[in-house]
Amino acid sequence: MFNPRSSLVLAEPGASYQSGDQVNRWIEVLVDCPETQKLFTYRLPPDLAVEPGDILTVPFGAQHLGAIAIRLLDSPPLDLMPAKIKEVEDVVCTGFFPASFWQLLERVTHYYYTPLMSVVRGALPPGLLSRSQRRFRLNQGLLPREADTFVSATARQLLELLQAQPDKDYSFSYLQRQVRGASRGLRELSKRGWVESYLEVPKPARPKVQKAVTLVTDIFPLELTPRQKEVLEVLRRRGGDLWLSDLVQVCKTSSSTIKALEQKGCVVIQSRERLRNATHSLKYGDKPKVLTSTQTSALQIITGLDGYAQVLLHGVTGSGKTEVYLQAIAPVLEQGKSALVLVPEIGLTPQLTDRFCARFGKKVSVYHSALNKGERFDTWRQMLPGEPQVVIGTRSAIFAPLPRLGLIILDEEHDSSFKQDQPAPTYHARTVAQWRAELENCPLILGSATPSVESWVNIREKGAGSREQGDREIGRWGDGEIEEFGELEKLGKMRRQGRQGDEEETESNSQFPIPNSQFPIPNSQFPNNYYLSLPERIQSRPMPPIEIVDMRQELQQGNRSIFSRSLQQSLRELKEKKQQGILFIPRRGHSTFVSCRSCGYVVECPNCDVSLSYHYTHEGATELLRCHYCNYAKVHPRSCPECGSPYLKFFGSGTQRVTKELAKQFPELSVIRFDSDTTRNKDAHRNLLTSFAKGEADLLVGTQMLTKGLDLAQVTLVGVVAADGLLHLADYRAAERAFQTLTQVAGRSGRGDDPGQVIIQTYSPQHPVIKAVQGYKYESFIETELEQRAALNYPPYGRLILLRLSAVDGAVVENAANELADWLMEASSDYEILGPAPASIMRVARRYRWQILLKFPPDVSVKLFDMNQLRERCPKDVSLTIDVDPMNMM
DNA sequence: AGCACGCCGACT
DNA sequence: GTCGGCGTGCTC
Repeated sequence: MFNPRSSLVLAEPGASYQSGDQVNRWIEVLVDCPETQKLFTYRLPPDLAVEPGDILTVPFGAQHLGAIAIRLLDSPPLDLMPAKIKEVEDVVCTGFFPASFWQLLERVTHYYYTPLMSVVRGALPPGLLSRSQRRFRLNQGLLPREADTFVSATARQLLELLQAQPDKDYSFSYLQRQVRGASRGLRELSKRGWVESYLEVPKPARPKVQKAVTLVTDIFPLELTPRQKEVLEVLRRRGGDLWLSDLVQVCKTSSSTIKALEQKGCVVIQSRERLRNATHSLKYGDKPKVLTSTQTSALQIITGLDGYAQVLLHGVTGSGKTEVYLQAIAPVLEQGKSALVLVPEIGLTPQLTDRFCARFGKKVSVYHSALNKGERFDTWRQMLPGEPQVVIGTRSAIFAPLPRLGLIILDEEHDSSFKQDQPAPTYHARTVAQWRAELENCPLILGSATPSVESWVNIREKGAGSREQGDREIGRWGDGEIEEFGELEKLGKMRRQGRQGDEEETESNSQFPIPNSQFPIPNSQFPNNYYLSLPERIQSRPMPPIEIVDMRQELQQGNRSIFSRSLQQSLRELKEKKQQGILFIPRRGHSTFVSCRSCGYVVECPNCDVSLSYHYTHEGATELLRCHYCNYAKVHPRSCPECGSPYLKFFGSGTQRVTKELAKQFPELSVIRFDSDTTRNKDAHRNLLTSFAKGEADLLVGTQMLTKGLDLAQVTLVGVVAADGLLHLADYRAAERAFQTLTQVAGRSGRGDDPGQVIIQTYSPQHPVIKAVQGYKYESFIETELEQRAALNYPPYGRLILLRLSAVDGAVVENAANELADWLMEASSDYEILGPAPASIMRVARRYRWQILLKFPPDVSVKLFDMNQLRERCPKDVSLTIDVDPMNMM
């Protein structure tokens, strides 16, 4: 939809600036350049209006980069040669974030030890911060016949690559990745004049503008040709307003026909923005459902909230959390505010988005990384003007620029994909959501059937005992324990002190918005926390009974199949009963623990309460088991220390093996494989699920992805092939995660009218997680788990920071890790240092990886170490990432 | 990320 | 003696 206000939001290039005075004609900016946190001063061209907080493009060295305007100046800095100051090139985006938003970004910067620019980069749609790029193109005119016979092998390779490309043009970085020694070959070719290099100026993402045709009259003039009448008729039937390209396509005509109609005054053709966010609202008009009494009371509390509050909505699988979300959002929209819904992985939950679209129609937009650049840009941009809407997205959507936010919902709150661990900042969307809700003064709903220990403690133990601090950053933030000035303000100060005597000249109009907090930060130590529970499924459907099968006994009794007799029986019955089943295979990959097939014994670290990892180095090497927390190591025992059995092996059971086995034993069952191999592209999940829902297969076989929010009524059987893959991950969170995953998968069963059934196969039937899952004993499980966490100061009773180091040379990383650990040891005694230890998969992508784990009490609120000092201490060929509150220890 | 500057090894 | 490798540091 065209929005007249959107032009106010996105600056027109070269927008004119009327005021003729010469104040504030310089600006300090933060440049999008890694490792440069310094501010740079630029001159403002007279016709360009710039406000602090705007996104700019500036010339930087030989290139053009994205930058953020920080502070206006009315005189150039004295310590800078005036001739060196360049001009701001353009404004990409202006006035889009309120003060609270910058506060949010700054908080992320502090907490996650990340340069502000990285946080900004992560919060903006890709392509908005543009940068120029070195490219090479073929000079075809100068290229002689059989040019490749004259040049080196490298150059020949490059020529071939370039010639194969339609535009005969590639970026330098691409060529460098494709061809070894590319720079050398390119120089050779440039000398001969066969290729030329150029710097591509960044083209910031732009709205897509297309011509639209609007019908302007009901009375058709008589002198129309039959073709023209036909076109008008089509246009009228389709609502009198269509995109020119669509109309041309539908009528199989050309644009000249339509131009003729414009001449005759029947239609108007105008250019209009065409949003690229294709939200498929298939069937709009879904009405609110009747709620159960527990749903009703939960909803009442939520809708009665005024301002910041945290709600833990703990509802068993199938209890109708989504309906509560939908009905909680409706009044928010009515108040003219927007709602933000975060889900673990959007591709995996087409059902949820469909339901939102069916309820709220085109007020819903979807924002996630599977969208292409243009779609992301448009979706992002249409949020800016503040139209009330619902945005559903994955973790990065927590930065969605919705100006009037009335509600934030995190569905499947416990899911680890809310944590980013790849590029900095390594934020957890739940943590950021807490800050954002607080800054925007709106409620936050955390929904789950299996809440994370963090949320449980945070909500349930509010101020009750000595461990109440949990991960509650809230009370701390506003009360001055963090430096008085924000990062940006400090930068500004440092800069100002470089000049003399004129500290006071900058007035509020040129200040960056961060320090002026207009948003209430609760002073209370214990904000409004609510625990709401939906303990029953809708329509009083029972939870499916869970049967635990001891695979050791199966082996003893002569069943060597990967399916127990019980599971075989149920699989056989599927076809007869015309029901469907799900087979869940805990994902392989990280299954590096060693266990005994006879008695289930698992080799564990004596220091760290995690299982030891099996490290394969090379043929013939001593087989070692290692703890990648503390680096404790021991030789792989040949037989089980408990029972003496020789079947002590590392554990793994793959999807392929299971499907093969199924085909052999149950050829009559049709199977859909649902894992990352079969579901690469955007709509693959939806398509597979639709075909399964239509009954085109009897069995859905897959990994982790099956656990997330599938609501398939015909599924009555859920089988877990080997739960052990989950139980013994070398991670202190293994138990929590195993409980969550198994409970979630079990919850896929019996959601329709037919009662469900769950079969879990394991070699450790006595494992407390298995016992808890079987009895649906969330609360007692979490209490035991919390006791163990407390005993070893693991989260939520202690906090962790993981330093990951990697380099091509193994010895170099090891050295660097040791030196950093020594430095950290001396720098502070606020934390305990575990390691350095090699990562469990030590070598990934030709790089050796080591890690250092810092463990510290939750009440350490001062800065633990100086990020910059730490980085300085790390050699340049070793990459260092700081993972705060790590979820993934691999 | 790019690019210039500058210091060491293989050639005219 | 010069060309050219890539290590180091700067970009308003």
